[in-house]
Amino acid sequence: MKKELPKVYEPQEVEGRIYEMWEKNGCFAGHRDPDKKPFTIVMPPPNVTGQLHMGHAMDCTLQDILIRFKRMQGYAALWVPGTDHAGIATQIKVEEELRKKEGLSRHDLGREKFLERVWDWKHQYGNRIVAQQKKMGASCDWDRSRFTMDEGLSKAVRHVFVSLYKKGLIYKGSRIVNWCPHCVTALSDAEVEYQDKPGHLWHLRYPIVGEEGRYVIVATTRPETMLGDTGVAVNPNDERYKDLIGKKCLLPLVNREIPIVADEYVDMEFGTGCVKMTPAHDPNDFEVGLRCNLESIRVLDDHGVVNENGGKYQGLERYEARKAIVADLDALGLLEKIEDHQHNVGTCYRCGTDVEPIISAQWFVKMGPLAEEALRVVKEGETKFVPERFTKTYTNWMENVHDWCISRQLWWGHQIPAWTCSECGHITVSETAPTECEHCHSKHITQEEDVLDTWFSSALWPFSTLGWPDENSEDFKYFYPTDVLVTGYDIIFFWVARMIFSGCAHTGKPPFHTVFIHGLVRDDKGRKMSKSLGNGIDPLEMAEKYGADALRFNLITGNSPGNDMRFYVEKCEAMRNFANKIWNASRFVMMNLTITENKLPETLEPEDKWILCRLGEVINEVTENMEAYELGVASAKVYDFIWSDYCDWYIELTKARLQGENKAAKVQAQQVLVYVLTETLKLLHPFMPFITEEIWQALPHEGDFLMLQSWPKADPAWSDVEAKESMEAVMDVIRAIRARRSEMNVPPSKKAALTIVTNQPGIFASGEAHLKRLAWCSAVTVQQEDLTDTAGMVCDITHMAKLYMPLAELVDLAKEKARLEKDLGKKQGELKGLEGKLSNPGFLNKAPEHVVAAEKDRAEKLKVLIEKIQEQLSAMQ
RNA sequence: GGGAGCAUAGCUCAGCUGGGAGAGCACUUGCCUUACAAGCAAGGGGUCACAGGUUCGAGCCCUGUUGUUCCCACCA
Repeated sequence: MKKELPKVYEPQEVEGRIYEMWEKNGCFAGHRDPDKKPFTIVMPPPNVTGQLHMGHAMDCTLQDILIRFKRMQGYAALWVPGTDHAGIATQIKVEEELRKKEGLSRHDLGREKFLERVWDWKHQYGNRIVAQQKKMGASCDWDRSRFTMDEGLSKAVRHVFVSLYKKGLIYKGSRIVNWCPHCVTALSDAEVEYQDKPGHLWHLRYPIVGEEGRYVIVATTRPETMLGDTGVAVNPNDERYKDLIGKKCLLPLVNREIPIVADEYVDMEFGTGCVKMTPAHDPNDFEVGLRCNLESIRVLDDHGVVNENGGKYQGLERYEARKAIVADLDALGLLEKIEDHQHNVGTCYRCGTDVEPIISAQWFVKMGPLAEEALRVVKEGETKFVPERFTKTYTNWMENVHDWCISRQLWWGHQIPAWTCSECGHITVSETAPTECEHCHSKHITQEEDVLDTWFSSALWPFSTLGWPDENSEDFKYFYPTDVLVTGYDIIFFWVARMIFSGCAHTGKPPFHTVFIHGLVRDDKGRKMSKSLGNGIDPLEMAEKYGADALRFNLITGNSPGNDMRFYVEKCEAMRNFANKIWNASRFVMMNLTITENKLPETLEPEDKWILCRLGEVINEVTENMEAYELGVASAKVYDFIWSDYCDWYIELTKARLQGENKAAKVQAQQVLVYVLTETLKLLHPFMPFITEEIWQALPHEGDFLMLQSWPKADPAWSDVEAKESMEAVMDVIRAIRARRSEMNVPPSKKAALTIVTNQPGIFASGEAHLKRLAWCSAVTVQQEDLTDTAGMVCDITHMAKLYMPLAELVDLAKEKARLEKDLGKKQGELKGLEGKLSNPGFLNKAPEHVVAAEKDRAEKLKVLIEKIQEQLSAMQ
């Protein structure tokens, strides 16, 4: 295959084949190995309804990088994939399809038949996203893939429900809940999205009973709820209304007499200081109602339509009712005024419908005791957030958390394992279906119709996927607690927080030690990618066009944890170019490959020492960055090393040997080339798994797969700072000559003899071949300090040497002189600043020694340089 | 009302524990130098939002200001 490698890298041809090879050979499997430490990641389960979007692609890539890195580091790495049944989202989708295709509602089918349809749907489309994750290169253990409604996971759900119920941490109660009239179900607080919307504040007059012509004026943003008013509240300290407390007013349109009560809740400053109380449709009013013994009258049904308590308005949709009521009040002269009012409207996170607070009997998780431990583990650092600032987001939420409404009026999900006795009313809660009421032993028991919040089962994901609640599950014992959880900041409340308290409560341990938070992928204008905007970019399309490696690299490089990023197609192109660069570098290495063993030679040339020194540095830095979750920095460093150090310099520096006559030197160069390339491929592998594996397979190697190789370690012997610096001096000379020639437009065909005058001739002794090749020198002479005949010879200066080349006939001397003068001025200014610093006793006394030494060294070099430039200038006179 | 992030080259963004301002794209110039024109070489371009402070030294730490984005919160 060596010589037939195409000039351009074709990811389309490579990626599928490589993935198949890994999968067939069981490379992804997480094995329990008593000799290894486990490293576990559970994947945030995407919705079964889902298609892979850019956010998933990034999430998936981050996890894959971590797991591949840890696998190479020798951990027993396990990445558990799976999907979430996504209660509301999936049910809505299937219902829509049913309506479109067959004109039926779920009620037409009935619960059982409908659920069959959802399962059909799941079987048909549920694995779509898995194929897409594979395309991205995800190295999950697919055999352990789980679904939140698998039997094992459902068992965990029932187990947890029963356990919490028995501890008194789950209860059923009539509370104000967030109700979505479109989805026709209760929602948890987290499932409500607040939007600032322009609205109105309607000021209504409620006549006082028995005091002709006297009114209280109440202000409301939702006038239709007045049908359910059962009181008016004022602040007990409000002098304006003290005399009204205890009196009654007449609720207009309904003609109900309602009490005027006092409650601290009322803000005297806002509106009129009188608040209408609708305990059945407002959480605050509900609380006041409890304190002041107000009746609750529900006036809206589950669909947001006025019910039988709404008198003549019955049957009107809530916003139609609002119009009618305002019009009628106006006609009665009871509408004081209408003000414009910006307010925060809760909307359903799934369908966007305005949420209606409604009193309803629902199941709740009592959060207080659970939150306590969940706060402790984070405060004491047992679980850490990366970046750290999300700790605050988490603790703020957890400290103020309300009880969690977990019942949903849906069919798709885990049906609540509670049975109500129709004879004694007792509720029997059980993991397995009971045959009788545990209280009165009646057989007339019926199971709750409602299902549990989707997030109730996701909360158990880190352990339910590992065999829990079977405490003896080998996987659970070995892999739990997991290590890192990777997810976006948008689901910290939905999911992360709930996993933490669930893990603590049920397994006694926090489910992971690190939460690695990433941002959102936005479009090139910084907007969220969304279907409605039509600005989404399909990751699969990008992967197909530029390669999954390029897409992955794009999503990681130059991004920092927790921050959003904008997606640029151009950047994909750049990363594709990088892949191609590696491809071609490898092609070069393989072109004339005569060695079959991958090991370093006994002796090394200066450029070999230099590249190995750099390799060691890069290995150490990249490893550190990876361990600190600075993946974007790590990948950028690998990129730079490959492109700048390895390709632009090292490969070019080896050409002198490779194209020369000395066979031993040829082999020596090949050995270092192959060795450094191999180690670099390992560093790059977590980021670009496909291309690195493909190249590695073609290089001399031991072992079967790059992805199962050990992570590189820097050999301390490589750290040869002296060798590195002298090589860099040669490189400086090359750069300097190139710059002069380029500025003067000297074509490469015009070669010139170079004379280097230096006090360290040893450094340049070995540079001859490189200078000839890379700086177009016809001959190189190295001389000790004193050179006399320099007139008319111009080139450049580095701190270690003066360079002389007879470019006079090609170079505009006046221009060169001007350039040198400008340069001199710049360097003199720099030196002046530096000398000021070095004569500052504060700096000398307080700065660390190595810093002072470095600055002194810099000043010395500058001085030499300036001196040489001055000499140069005088030689030009 | 509370909390957080961001402000660095024309654009998009890196910059780890304070010590010589970086990358990609774009731009200018010259090169088809036998791995790569998806390339090579050279180059232009920044008062690191503003004002103070700490420090021998601040893009980085502290305070404040401005602009901007986001999250949370039961003011009808």
